[in-house]
Amino acid sequence: MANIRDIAKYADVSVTTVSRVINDHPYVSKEKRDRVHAAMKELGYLRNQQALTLSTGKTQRVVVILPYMDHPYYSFFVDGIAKAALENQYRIVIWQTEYKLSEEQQALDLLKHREVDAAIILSHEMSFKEMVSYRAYGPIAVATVGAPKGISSIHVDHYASFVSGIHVLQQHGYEEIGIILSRSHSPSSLARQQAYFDEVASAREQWIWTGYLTSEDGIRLADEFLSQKERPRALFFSSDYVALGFLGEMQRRQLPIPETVAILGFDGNPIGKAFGLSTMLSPNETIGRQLFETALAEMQGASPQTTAMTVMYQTGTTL
Amino acid sequence: MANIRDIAKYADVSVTTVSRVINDHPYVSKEKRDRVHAAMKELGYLRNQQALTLSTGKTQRVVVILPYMDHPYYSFFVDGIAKAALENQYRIVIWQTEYKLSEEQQALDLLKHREVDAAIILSHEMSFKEMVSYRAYGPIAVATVGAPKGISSIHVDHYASFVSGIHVLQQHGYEEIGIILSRSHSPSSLARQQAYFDEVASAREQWIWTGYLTSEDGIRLADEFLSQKERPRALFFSSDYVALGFLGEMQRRQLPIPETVAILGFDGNPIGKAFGLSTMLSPNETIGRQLFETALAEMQGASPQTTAMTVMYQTGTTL
DNA sequence: GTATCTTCTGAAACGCGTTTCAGAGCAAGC
DNA sequence: GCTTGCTCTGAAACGCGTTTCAGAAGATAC
Repeated sequence: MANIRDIAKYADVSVTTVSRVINDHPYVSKEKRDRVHAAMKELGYLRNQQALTLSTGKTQRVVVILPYMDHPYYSFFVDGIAKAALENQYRIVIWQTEYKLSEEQQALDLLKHREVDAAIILSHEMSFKEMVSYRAYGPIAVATVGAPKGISSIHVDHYASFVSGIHVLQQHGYEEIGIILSRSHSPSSLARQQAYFDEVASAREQWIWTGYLTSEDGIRLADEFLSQKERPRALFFSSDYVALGFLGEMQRRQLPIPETVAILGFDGNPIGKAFGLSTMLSPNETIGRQLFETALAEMQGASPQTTAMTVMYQTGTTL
Repeated sequence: MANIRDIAKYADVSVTTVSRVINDHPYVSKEKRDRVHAAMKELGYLRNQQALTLSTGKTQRVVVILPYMDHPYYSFFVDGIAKAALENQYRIVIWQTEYKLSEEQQALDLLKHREVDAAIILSHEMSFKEMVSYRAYGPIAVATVGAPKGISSIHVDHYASFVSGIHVLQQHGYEEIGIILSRSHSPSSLARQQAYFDEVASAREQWIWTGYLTSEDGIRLADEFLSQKERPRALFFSSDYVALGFLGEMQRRQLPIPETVAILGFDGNPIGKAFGLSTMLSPNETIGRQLFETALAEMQGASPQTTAMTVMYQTGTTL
C-alpha cells in the first residue's frame, strides 16, 4: 500500500508537497499538484488514518458509555449522538457497562490513552468525584443530573418532570398515586421520589416500587401491585417499557385500564402509541445531539455547560 | 505527558528496554525492570494507543454497520457483538446508514483507511458485488443471506424460518395467510415470499404487504388490512414491532385477536411477551456474538464461513 | 579449552502524515 | 534601486511505540 513517500518519489516532489496537495494547501503550483494527483491515482493511494491521528493528536472519535445496548431507552440518545457525530466527521465508539464500575473505568481509560477525544456518558454508577479525575484527559458530557463544574450535562430535569407528570395525573382526578422507579439510589430516582413526596398528599413509602427496568419487570409488577391491600389509583412509571409490560399483563388478566389503575409512562417510545399509553415525552434524541455538540464545543475550547430539558405530556387512553 | 523516551531517560535504560518491560518480554533483568516500573509510576506514564496502532497496524476496532440505531431489532445483535468484542479487547465503532449507499461506502472506507480491522454489517443496501471490493482491506461479516465467497455470513435462514412459521400457523388451523414484509426487494423479503408461495396454497399477491418496518407502520396496517374485501385469517409478520403496532391498534378498535385475525410475530422481542404475542424467536444476540467471533477468526487467518440459524416458535395468545 | 547457547542490552529503523523553518524566485511599493 | 511581501518548495523534525539486528556477557556442552 502506497504511502505519502511513495507518491512523492513517483511524482518527483517532496513529501511536504504531497501533504499540501492532500490538505488543499494553496501554495502548490498547478503543475506539481496535477503530478501528485496523477501519482495518487496511479498508485492507489489511501491515507492512513492512524498516522494522521498520531500526528495530529486528534482521533475524531468519541466514546459513548451506556449500561445496556439492548434497552430501547438508550437507543434514542445514541441515535441523536450518532447523527450529530456523523455530520461532524466524528465516529462513535460504544461501550456497554451494565453499570459495572470497572467497565466505566475502562471506558474512560480510552480518554487517558488517547483512543478517543471525548466521552459521553448516558448513565453511570461512578461518582462524579471519580469522573472528574478523568476530565484532564478530555471533555466529558453526561445525561444525568448533578454534574459538578468541569463536566457538561444535558439532562431531563427529573424533579420538574415528575412534578408536571403528577400534576397531569391530578388534573385527571387521581390523588392516590404510586411511582415505579429503576435503580433506587440513582440521582434521578431520588429526584423523582422528592417530587413525589412534595406533590402527592397521600404519598407513602409502600407506593414506591424500585428495581423496575425492563418490560419483564413491568409484568412482574402486576402481582406486586395487586397483592397490596391499599392500592393507589394511578401509577406513574419512569419508563415506558415497564409501563407497557404492566399494561399488557393487566390486559391479559382482563383488568380494565384506567379503571383498575391509571397508567402514566415516561419516555415517549413510539411503541407506546400502539397501546394508547399516556406518557411524558422526553426529548432523548435531542439530548443526544446536544451531548455531542457540547462535547465538540469543549474540544474546540468552549466551557462545559449544563442544560436541563423538560418533558411534555402525550395523551393516551390509560388515564 | 510522559512518553516511552522520557521513561527511558529517567530510568537510565534504552527505549527498547522500556518497551520490553511494557510488553512483558522475559529478557530484562529484574533490576532494570524495577527501575522502569518506578519511572512509569513516577512520571505517570500512559501508553499512547495511537502510536501503538500505527506501529502494529492493528486498531483493535471493528465497525458495525446498521441502518437504524433506534430500531430495537438491531439492539440485540449489537448487544451480542459488544459483549464478544469487549471480551477480546476490541472496541466497536457504530455507523448508522439509514440504508443510504453513500453511508455504507463511507463506513467501509474505514476499513480502507485502516481505522478499523474488520466490518460487521447487519443490513445493507449495497450489492455483494460492491461489498467484495472492500474485502481486500479486511474481513467482512454480514447478518444477511446470499453472501459470496470471501464474505462471512451468520444469518437467519429466512426461507426455512418462514416455512416453519407457516407450518405453525397451519397446525393451528389457519390456511388463509397473509405476510407483512419490510423492504420489498431485500433478499430476506424475497426468501420469505418464496416460502409463502411454496407453502401456502391460498397465497395471493394482495396478501403480501410490504414496506412495514416500525410499530407505527403496524398501526397504519390496520386500515389497509380492514379495507380489503377478502382477508386472510392469519398474518405472519417479519418483525415483532410491526406486529405489536398492529395488535395494539386492533385492541384499540376492540377487534378481538385471534378471532378477527391471528397474529404471528418474528424476533422474540421481550416486549412481545407482555402482550402475549406469539412469535418466532430469533437468536439475534447469538448471531451478533458469532459475527464478531468469525470476524476475529478471519483476522487471525481463518477462512470466511457461512452459518445459517433457525428460529423457534414461542407460544403466545395471538394464534 | 573451545564451541554453542542463552540472557540481556541498546542503536537505529520503521509505521506514515503533519508542521516548522529556511530559502529561492519574483512582483509590487515608494 | 532597494525594501517588503507573496508564492512556492523541500529537508528535517515530530508524534510514539515496536521490531530488527548486532553485540556483549555469562553459562553449558563435549
